Amino acid sequence: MERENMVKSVSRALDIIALVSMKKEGLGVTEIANQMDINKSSVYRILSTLAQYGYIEQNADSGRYRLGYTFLDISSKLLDSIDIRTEAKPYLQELGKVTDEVIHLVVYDHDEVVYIEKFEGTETLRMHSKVGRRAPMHCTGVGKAILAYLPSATTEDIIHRKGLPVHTKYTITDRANFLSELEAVKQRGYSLDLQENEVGITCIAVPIFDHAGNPVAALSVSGPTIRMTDERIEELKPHVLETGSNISKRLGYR
Amino acid sequence: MERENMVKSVSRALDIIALVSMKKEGLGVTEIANQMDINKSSVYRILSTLAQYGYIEQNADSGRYRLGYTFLDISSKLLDSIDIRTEAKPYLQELGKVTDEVIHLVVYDHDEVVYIEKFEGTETLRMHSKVGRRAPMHCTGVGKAILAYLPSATTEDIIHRKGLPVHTKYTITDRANFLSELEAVKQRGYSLDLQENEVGITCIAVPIFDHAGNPVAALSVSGPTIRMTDERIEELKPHVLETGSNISKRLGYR
DNA sequence: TAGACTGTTTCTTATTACGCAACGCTGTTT
DNA sequence: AAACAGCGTTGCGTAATAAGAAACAGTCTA
Repeated sequence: MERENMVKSVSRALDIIALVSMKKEGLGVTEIANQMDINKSSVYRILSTLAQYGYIEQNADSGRYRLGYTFLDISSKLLDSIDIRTEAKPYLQELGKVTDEVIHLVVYDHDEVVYIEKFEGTETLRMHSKVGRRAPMHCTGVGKAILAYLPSATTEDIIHRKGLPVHTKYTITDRANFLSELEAVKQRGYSLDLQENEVGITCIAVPIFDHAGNPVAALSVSGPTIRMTDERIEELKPHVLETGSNISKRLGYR
Repeated sequence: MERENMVKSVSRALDIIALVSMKKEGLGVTEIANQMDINKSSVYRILSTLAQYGYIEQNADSGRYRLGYTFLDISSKLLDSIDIRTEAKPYLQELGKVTDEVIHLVVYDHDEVVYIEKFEGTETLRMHSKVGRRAPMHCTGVGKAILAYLPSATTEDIIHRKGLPVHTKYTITDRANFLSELEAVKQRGYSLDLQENEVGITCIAVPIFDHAGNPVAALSVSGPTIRMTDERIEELKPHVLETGSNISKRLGYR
């Protein structure tokens, strides 16, 4: 642990929390003091402070200290405050730098995907015309990535409501084919858009899960089909998968 | 805060966390220092310490400080350690399947109820943002179920400390009425929340007793008032009562 | 370009949290 | 029954430590 700029007693308090969090049954003052190699009374006073705020609770019978419910209070506030866009931004920037391709972030809303962020290569664009646009789910990489992980009943509903309209000659329009495509996506963990939405554009996309495990968003790397060869896709794949997984973690998905 | 066994810097750190948790967008060092009426550098060092442990994160762009994800880590450990939760889980899942309504599990803590589990219909939700929320006891089904079985002196104390604040026009705010309501709950063995906490939501709830016979927790089935007719409640009642009784047995209550 | 903001760092002072030791208390051992 | 050993808790003097004032290094604004 870095020793710079730290407040010792706060640091100790956080170490105590970490220690207490590891023992379900709780720990005693002396036990903690021994393990941390500091004085009993110091531990006692820190525990008292934490207890006053509900971060730690003392069992009335055993006298042992365990985690308190204030952690749940704070966590629920934290979960409420998470904004996908701001959380994803740095990861997308990094992915844009590494791949030097166009990166999109979309959220799932009313049977469609909505573009909420775009990065191009190394530079962060201030205004992107595509942000805010809606696109169908069945013919986009991001849409398929989300559909593959939605409850199958929901997916069926969406297909029923929206159909599988043709966008290019590569669009999958057969229901059975489309469902098995989604199965394949789920197995691989990522989806491909092989000119299904726009001729000449190929994408690789992954879903993003929120704290409750719902596929609420997706991101994609897209480029001209000529450049997006099988080798190039194989090369991009791990970066895309990792970025998606990192963002999901930031959203509280465990 | 009253007791003087407290470590000042730890206390300050916890105050800062509380402050930060209230602003989704985060707060700056100076902002916090002004609100707490202490020096900037003190705030800065405490924030640095909290940040090293991941309890607070600094936004790279704005420099503002927000809650960090360590709270989620600790909370998930806390939830694992609550044995009522693990014991109750299968029963709640079953009840969710049978009723196809939202099931909540709460524990009694510091004059309030804390939500520690939520099931929706057939599917088990991961950590939902409602988990960790606190609610008053007097206007919730789960709260009334617990209050009805606490020693009357304790119940009186809680009413005295917390009062009977209005939440909706259906909230019981008269002390005498409320006490006779609790008597009725105890006679029936279950409580009802008839839009007393939130308009449009009706609940049926039962207490859960630990090995010593204390009402340490409660569970509820809740749904939209339109759907929760008298007949529906009569239909749900036996399932809810049985689930509560089964969980109490698992906790050693005889 | 000057100014008003940030967050960060430095340094000095006395505040403050630390460690020591003793206190009740409980349960066990002799 | 009595002595002991363990616990969490408390009081106290001292020295380490965290707090504060002020300067620093950035960024954005006008």
